[in-house]
Amino acid sequence: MTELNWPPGTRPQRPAKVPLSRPEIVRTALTIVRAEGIDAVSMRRVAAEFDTGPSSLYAHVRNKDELLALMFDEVCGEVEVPELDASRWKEQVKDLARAGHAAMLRYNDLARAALATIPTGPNALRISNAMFGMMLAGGIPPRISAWAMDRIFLYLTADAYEYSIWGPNSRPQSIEALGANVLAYFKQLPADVYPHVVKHADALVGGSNDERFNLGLELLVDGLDKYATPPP
Amino acid sequence: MTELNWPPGTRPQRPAKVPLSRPEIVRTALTIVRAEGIDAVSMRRVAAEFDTGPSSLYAHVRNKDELLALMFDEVCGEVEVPELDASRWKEQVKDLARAGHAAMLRYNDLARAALATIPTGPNALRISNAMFGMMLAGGIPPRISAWAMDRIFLYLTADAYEYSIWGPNSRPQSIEALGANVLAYFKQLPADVYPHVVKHADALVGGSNDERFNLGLELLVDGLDKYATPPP
DNA sequence: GGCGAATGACGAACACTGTTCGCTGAACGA
DNA sequence: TCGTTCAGCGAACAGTGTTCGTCATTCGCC
Repeated sequence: MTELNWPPGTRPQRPAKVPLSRPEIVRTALTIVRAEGIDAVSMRRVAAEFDTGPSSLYAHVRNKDELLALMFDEVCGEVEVPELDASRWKEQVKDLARAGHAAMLRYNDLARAALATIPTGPNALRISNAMFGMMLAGGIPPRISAWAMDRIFLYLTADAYEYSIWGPNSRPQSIEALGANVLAYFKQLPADVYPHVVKHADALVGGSNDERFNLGLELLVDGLDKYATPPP
Repeated sequence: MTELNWPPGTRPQRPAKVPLSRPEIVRTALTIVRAEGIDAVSMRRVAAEFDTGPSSLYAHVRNKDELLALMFDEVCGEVEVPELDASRWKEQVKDLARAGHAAMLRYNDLARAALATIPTGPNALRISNAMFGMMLAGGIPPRISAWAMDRIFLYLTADAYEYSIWGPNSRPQSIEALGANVLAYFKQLPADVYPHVVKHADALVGGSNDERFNLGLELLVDGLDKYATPPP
């Protein structure tokens, strides 16, 4: 069904459209990354969602890097920050890290973009500030707290990225198939060259992503105890 | 000075060249990544180093991903693996991780490619097998050893990648300038919203990459103690 | 020794990418 | 009412990974 162009001569050269705006662009890009992954987020693809060309976006967004940074901070906004309970500070740090991890995973492989960004957006800062406060409340010196936080976020992002590669994008069965392939590959290796890899091949490929993530998180957080100064 | 084309009629249609080979291609790609970074490693760029077009490479390398994987494993070959000394297993694990970290950093931002790869090459396996052995010698159960190793390599690669972004590619002064910018940005934030970030801004941006890397590494490795079974 | 098959090299092309340059048309202030 | 400003946008540029078809060379075999 084509439009009538009536009355004659009044057809606007440009049909009326929802005007572009930064939040709309970010929102749209997030739906794309959720459905098709970060590689599908191109300026053309986002613009096409508004029935226009890529150059139209540059009035609202400096470049693609800025768009990715905006997307990342938007997702950070979905992470809920609890009220501080100093007696449970380690649990709170872990929970906050898990919440951030989950938020990343919710948006496919967006974590890849986060790895390249230094998180200075308002929502990211809100999370940082909260975790910082938890560690300080636990008696960890500021310097160690700052670095440990940095390490935890690096670990969190890297894990989310790695997971997204073998994650739910490929069909679940294909993950298992891939795992089975790697397992078979490990078992077939020369046992005299790689004895431990061959012997414990199943331990190497076994375990869910959550189990692995939690092990690293636990090591990173629990190890902070030794830096804690006696509570005042 | 142009060639003479003598005797007449014998000019070959294609001038004699060094024939391409997989190792040569990988070596060349590594010199490029070292000098210009991973983004400069395109099939065209590598091929140009051999005075040919990109399609010539596909006889030796399945695709770019395979090339990147080959490059990564080649770099893993530069890491020296020590003889096992069970009494120093934790130190050995840390030293091996530091050696891998250093090897990554030597090749600019190659770590980015490593993040996307599951390390199954011979040289990577050599390192994995060695670290596995160290942990087992320390009395860590196979399952925990395998996961911890995975976590350490993930951490190592992610840190090398992050460092390469702000690293020696940009001029050293510009790193400091960037740090100073971030510091100024943090200090100017509203102190009622982000109190800890503002108060300890210098702790957040302070510290060398090595100090930060070592803190994370120490937490990950030392925390394994609690899983150690009493030595036989 | 000579011939057919296999293989490496490679130019051209395809479908993409991020970004820039001007042009158009509408809205707003003087 | 006129100018100015600016978002929207088509076209183009210089890249990207990869594929196809063709060419020349070389190797194995009779």
